[in-house]
Amino acid sequence: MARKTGSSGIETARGIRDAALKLFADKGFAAVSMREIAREVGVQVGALYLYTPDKQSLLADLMIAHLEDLLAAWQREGAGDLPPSQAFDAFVGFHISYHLTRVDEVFIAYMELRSLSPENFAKVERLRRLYENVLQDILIAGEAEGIFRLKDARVTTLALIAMLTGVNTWYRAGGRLSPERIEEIYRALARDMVGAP
Amino acid sequence: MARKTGSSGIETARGIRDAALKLFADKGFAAVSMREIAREVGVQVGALYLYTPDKQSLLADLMIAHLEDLLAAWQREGAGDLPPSQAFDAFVGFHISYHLTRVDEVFIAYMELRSLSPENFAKVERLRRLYENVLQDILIAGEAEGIFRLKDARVTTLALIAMLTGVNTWYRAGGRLSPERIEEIYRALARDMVGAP
DNA sequence: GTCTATAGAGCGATAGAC
DNA sequence: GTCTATCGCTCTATAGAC
Repeated sequence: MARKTGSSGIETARGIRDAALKLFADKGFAAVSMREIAREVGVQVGALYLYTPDKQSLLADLMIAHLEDLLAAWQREGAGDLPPSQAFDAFVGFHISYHLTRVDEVFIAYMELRSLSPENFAKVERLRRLYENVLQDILIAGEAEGIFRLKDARVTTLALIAMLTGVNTWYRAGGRLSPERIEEIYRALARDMVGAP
Repeated sequence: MARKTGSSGIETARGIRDAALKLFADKGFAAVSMREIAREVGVQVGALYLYTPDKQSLLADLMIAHLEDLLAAWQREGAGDLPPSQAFDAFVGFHISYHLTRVDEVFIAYMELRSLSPENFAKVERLRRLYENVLQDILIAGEAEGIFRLKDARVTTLALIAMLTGVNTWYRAGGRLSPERIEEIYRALARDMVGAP
């Protein structure tokens, strides 16, 4: 690394994003210094401030981009208009495979909420709520059609998401179970929880 | 506060523990300074080092004490020798009510693993594994008796614990649901997941 | 048992040269 | 677009007085 003048700003911007993501996930936002991020990128610390007004915005941008990508990816899946039973299966599979391929983003989005300013916290919470409602709407539609039996739609939604996201705490590539097998097990557990036949 | 000579060391030790617990849970380990803890306790920063060799041990002691208390509380419950179906219900109720009354401890024990030294991390992981195995043994015993139908004992254990612990992220005292009602809903969800009749 | 004072280091952010 | 230099501040941990 160690570029001088003439470097591409876009490249540096991406490098900063990647370095911040990795370091924040590894050590936590408060434990990472701007100097450390700069070293990882291969620039001096002053250069970081061409790309972010401050350290906290760097974190907020990562979290907001992650949640927006998550919502956009679900839209692209195009499963929102399927019958509830199929939409439910699609959601479970989507959630697990998306989360298993974005481990650092997911980790940060759950762990660093308290490091955000109130404004950024509100933005992140709004996006998270939108995502929760994707699942909740599927559950309610399925209940209305009589194919799901729910105790409480909101609690079941949160219970499902907590269960599914929990995979990230123990999954390691090359472990006993393949991602496909894991998806299969969690899909069965999830269907049991909503009383799907 | 602001004691001088003649104070009780036991009182101060407890004050430090409580202050560290609260501040670490609120702001995260790395974001809390020893000065801040001292201020909360009502002593000068130098006094803290009479009670802990360093900041990191303060954290490790909190986490290890929490997990040891959790295991001891389950032992006191005396449900380990019940038939699997009853032991399972007892575990679910125990887990939720214990976790809902120790919000800060639980939060720290999940969030600050990366702030531990390798030795302390290993201790904490060992205790956590012991606790997971309490549930896993119940599941396996129930499957052997033919009252549970499991896809995978280990995955189901981790899925259950993630689901149950997830309550801590949304429960607020005085909310829509009482702790008793929440326990009831989660018990039903949990029984569905293991195929209990 | 607690205080004051301090060492030695690192922090976020900015100014100005190139 | 990046660098160097620096301001003003905070940090953990320790030494020595009381």
